[in-house]
Amino acid sequence: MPPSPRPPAHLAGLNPEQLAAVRHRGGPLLVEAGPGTGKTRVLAARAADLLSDGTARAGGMLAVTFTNQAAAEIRGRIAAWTGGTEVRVATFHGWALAFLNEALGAAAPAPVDEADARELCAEAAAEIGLSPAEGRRRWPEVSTGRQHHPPRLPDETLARLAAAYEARLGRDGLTDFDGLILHALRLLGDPGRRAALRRALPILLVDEFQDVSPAQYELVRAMAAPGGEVTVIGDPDQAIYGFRGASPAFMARFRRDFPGTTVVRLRQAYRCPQTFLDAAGAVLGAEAGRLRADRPERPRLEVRAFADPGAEARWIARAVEGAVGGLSHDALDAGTAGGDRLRSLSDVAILYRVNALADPVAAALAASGIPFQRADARSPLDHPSVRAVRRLWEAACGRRVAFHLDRLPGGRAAWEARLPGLRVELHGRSLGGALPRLLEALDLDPRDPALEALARVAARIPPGADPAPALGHPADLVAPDLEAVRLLSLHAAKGLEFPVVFVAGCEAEVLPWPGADPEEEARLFYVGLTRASERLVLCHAGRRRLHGRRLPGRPSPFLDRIPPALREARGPAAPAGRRRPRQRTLF
DNA sequence: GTGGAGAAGATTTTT
DNA sequence: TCTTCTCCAC
Repeated sequence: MPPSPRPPAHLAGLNPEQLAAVRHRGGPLLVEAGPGTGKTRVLAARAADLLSDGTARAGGMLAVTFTNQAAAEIRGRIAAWTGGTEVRVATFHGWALAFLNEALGAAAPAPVDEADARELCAEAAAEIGLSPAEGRRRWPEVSTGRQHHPPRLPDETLARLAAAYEARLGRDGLTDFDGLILHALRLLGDPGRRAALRRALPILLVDEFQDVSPAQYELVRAMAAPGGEVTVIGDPDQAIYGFRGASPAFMARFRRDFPGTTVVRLRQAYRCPQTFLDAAGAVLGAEAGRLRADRPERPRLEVRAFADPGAEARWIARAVEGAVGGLSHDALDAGTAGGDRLRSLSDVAILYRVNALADPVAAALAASGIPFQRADARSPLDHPSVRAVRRLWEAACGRRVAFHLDRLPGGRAAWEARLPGLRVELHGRSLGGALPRLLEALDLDPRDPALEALARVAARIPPGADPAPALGHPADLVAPDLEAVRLLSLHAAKGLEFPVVFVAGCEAEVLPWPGADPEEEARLFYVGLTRASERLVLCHAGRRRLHGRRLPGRPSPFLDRIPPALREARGPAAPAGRRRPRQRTLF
């Protein structure tokens, strides 16, 4: 047999479905990619492939993701496959901001963060005779309305507030995150501009397409010609952001709006065992075997009942200890240590529907001396002292000067005279380099933990770079190699994968959440079940109280949808033994 | 600007 | 039930 030529690195190891998605040419492509089917791999490989045969120029292609982290990952993969080619990979918001800057230059609106946006909404409320408190309280509704294009503002007061808010932003040349998308759409309403953009960026790839908001969907439509080279990848079964306007229906609508769309479905799943896939599918009412597991093991899901949330939390803590090879008698009692291979703490995730459910779990982990990291921990970057430093820094860089001056401690009067001197002094410095001087000017104590966190983040930002994106990442505040169990909401777990997953609080009136769309709740549970690659434990407890209200304490109706053959119901866990608190502090 | 009393509001979240 | 916000007196 003649030696077959080795495939290029970006094609190596792809299955036929993945290969079809990567190699497709000519017209719109929709890739339906279930959990663990190699979605990110395919997106990056397709970008590399389009470059490798000259279909795309690096500058004529854009890949859009939802988070900066995902963008960085995809950028890195493409660069690795293409000998360092720099491809534009951006979030919708990041791209929109760059587009506005390019199109409007100095007239482009400057983005403010959520806290400032809320304050401006309070000011806008006051201008139309509402209380500032009402403006602040209703800002989330305004923001939700602005996920639509044109904004959808169901009541008259809200419409007035939104109009005043937009005017307030516009007066200072500002915009909020939602406004970035809306401004870009407004510009692209001009046919000449739209055509020019389509010429400049003939190739568009969109990740996590099931999560696009209505306005973002319109943006995709404006950016891509109907028969153009547009690729969207997503999983309608994992659409869990309905509360901000996303809907699995956009995947179906894409096929109508982009006639001639080729559809590729990735069915080979590399993360989960077949049992987990089938159980998760059953929750959605899908037939078994819809996704094919690559791995041979067929572990059953464990379903465990507890008397109360405290017992649930303590058992989880001991089970975690067991999974990572804790040798306490209690861990052995819980029947979790034997036979399991030892794992690292970061292989374990504990998931739940609402953050409040994490409290007993966090307490139990702390009592056992098990390090953990909570995704909902408040970012130190929201601290008033950090905000003041960032304001002064922005003003010293000449960004949004008037806006920040009014909001610095002491107000405009205290800073107007000092600012020119600071600007000269700090010119050309990075935030890290400028930090000591900023703290001095603001008379802040550098030993403040929030400011120490800022210093750590700032040290990683190169001079001249806009610090905003890096500062927005609470993940940056934690030591990256932190060896800790992850505590995550089901939403926050999307896109992640762990060998061992516990889902706490699988109970009625938690899952599904009352008043929420039950189908979306089922998809949320589906997301949770498909995070696990080796062991999956579903816990429920009686006597749960939430916001002082008693919940029924029954298991979630979703558990009934899982075929008994796939699950291993264990009654109340082994009697709680003596706990042995060890002193080992976390942060 | 601080602190205490009382009210309100308490899913999910990225940019 | 508990935390956070708001308002007003100091």
